[in-house]
Amino acid sequence: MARHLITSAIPYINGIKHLGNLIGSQLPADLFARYMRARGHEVLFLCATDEHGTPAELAAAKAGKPVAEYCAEMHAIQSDIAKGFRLSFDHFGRSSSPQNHALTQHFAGRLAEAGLIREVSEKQVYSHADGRFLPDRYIEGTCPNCGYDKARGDQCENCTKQLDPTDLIDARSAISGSTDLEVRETKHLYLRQSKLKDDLDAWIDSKVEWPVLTTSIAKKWLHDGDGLRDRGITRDLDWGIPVRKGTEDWPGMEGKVFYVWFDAPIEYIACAGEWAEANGLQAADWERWWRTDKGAEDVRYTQFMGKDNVPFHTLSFPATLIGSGEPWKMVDHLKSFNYLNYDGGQFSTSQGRGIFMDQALDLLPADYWRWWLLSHAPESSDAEFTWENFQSSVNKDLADVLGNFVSRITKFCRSKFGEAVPESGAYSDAEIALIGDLTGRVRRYAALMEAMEVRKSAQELRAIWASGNEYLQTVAPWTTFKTDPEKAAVQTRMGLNLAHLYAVLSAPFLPDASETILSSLKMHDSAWPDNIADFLNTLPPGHAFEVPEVLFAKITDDQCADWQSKFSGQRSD
RNA sequence: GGCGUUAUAGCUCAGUUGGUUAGAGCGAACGACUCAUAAUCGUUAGGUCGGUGGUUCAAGUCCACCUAACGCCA
Repeated sequence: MARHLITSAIPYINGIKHLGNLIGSQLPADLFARYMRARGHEVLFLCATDEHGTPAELAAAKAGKPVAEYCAEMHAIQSDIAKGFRLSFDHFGRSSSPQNHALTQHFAGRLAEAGLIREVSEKQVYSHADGRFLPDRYIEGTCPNCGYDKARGDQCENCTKQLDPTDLIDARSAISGSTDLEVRETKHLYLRQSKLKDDLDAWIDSKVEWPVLTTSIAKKWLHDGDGLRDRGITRDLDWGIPVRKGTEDWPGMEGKVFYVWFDAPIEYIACAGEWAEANGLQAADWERWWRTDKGAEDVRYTQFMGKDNVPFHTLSFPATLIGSGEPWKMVDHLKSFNYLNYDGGQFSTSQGRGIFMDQALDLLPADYWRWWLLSHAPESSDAEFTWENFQSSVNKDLADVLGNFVSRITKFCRSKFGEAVPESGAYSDAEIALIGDLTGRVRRYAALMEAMEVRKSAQELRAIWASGNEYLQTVAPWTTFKTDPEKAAVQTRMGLNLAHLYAVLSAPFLPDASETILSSLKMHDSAWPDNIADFLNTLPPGHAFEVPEVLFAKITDDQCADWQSKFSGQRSD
């Protein structure tokens, strides 16, 4: 038995996430976690909300709520939706937790002691009307290059020129519109990542099994231009983790907080602390997952994320851990995903374009979405969601191939033998061949799941479902029954056992359908089929079962057309 | 502008370290079956592997250049 620490990139707090976010990290992470648990491994699967920063403050202001209250509500909402999608987090934490406050301040203190923090004085724009410093992208004005009047402080969206906020003509606050701005001197802390460049380089070189997408992004940042640059880790904001050096004050840093990118990944660790507290466990119980001096030496740590998050996970966060000089568990495997597009464009949270997680669950049960998203995961390149593709994939794979298989075999048995597994005799060549075929396929499926080859796993699983239909079609128990009922009984018993096999194999992808099949077969706690021949004998003659309800209703053309038009524009609520 | 990723049947994608007639699912045509959610199973059709040039006995697979899409540039 191995120990698997699994984390999904933590979703930002300012709203409900869309399906592109879901397939980019949480869903594949859940697939892997469920598979590893099914194989009997010890798993700690963590996720959380990323709550700090200006966008959270603005979203709260827009909702007319104090930011802490807003975050608490949104966390509860995201948590409920995650449950709706059957995301099996051991804990869904919050980056604003006391644990993360303490840990973030601890890391900053350690980094300072190691000489990896430097103070930098810089000029930032302060808005009197808003009573705050404004991040570059919250300053608007006229572009000095092209004259576009809604250029942002970091870049002009019209001519793509990179800008400095002070370049803008008639600069104003994007929050209040006020032009009462002032450039003020302010002091910030920078993480001296550049000093750790060689360590990071060597560490990444050792990760030969990482996807190209991951290493190429990391290498680019390490070697581009002057190499890895230092990054500011503090901001002039109210909402965040106060800057402290461990448990002590940090002179000159009063009223400042850590920058969200610094504290967010630390939440991966803090979340384990939250998990321990929520379950009445001790510090040692979470430290054995995260400290290699306290039991985490044999942990295999896998992270899941979209490609936009790769730099933080391959460079900044590792720099924090290495720089601390403490024996923290570093990531072993990092699985990154491309983007999922929506019907010819991008999913967009800010523009409300695409399908959001809550809306998806209003339309169809989680399994439908899980199946389509996972079987079309954007692994090698960006992928695209279209309603036509969704409808045909789901109807064919789930309703016709899997759902109908369970339906046809259980109903056939009921009509000929009653609702119990029939007494039966010896296997013939067809059963022997099927067992041989499935043994190979299940072994391949397991290897693909182990390797986090999401699409290929889905393909193999589908082929396993199809082989059941193939078998029934070939042996045709409905024909055999007329001349040789005993032989038909063997075939029917095999069919029912196949349904059981499919329930177990499909559980990581389709937890609800799997449960429905298992309960209709009156089977519980079924272990992974290490030996196919044995497993297909699990349902003994005489074992009672029930015919389940239709597992997957088909999506009709009308529904599809209706949803397509409903989701063609922007989200209205 | 720099860098990166992608470009394979109508559609969605596989194609290991270059090696026999380039694969799968969907869709299409035809056939079989009738237990089943008009489901299933089988057969067939369909590709000068983005373009040009090069290395090699041999290239979808390596190299150069070009084109297009997408992304990143802190």
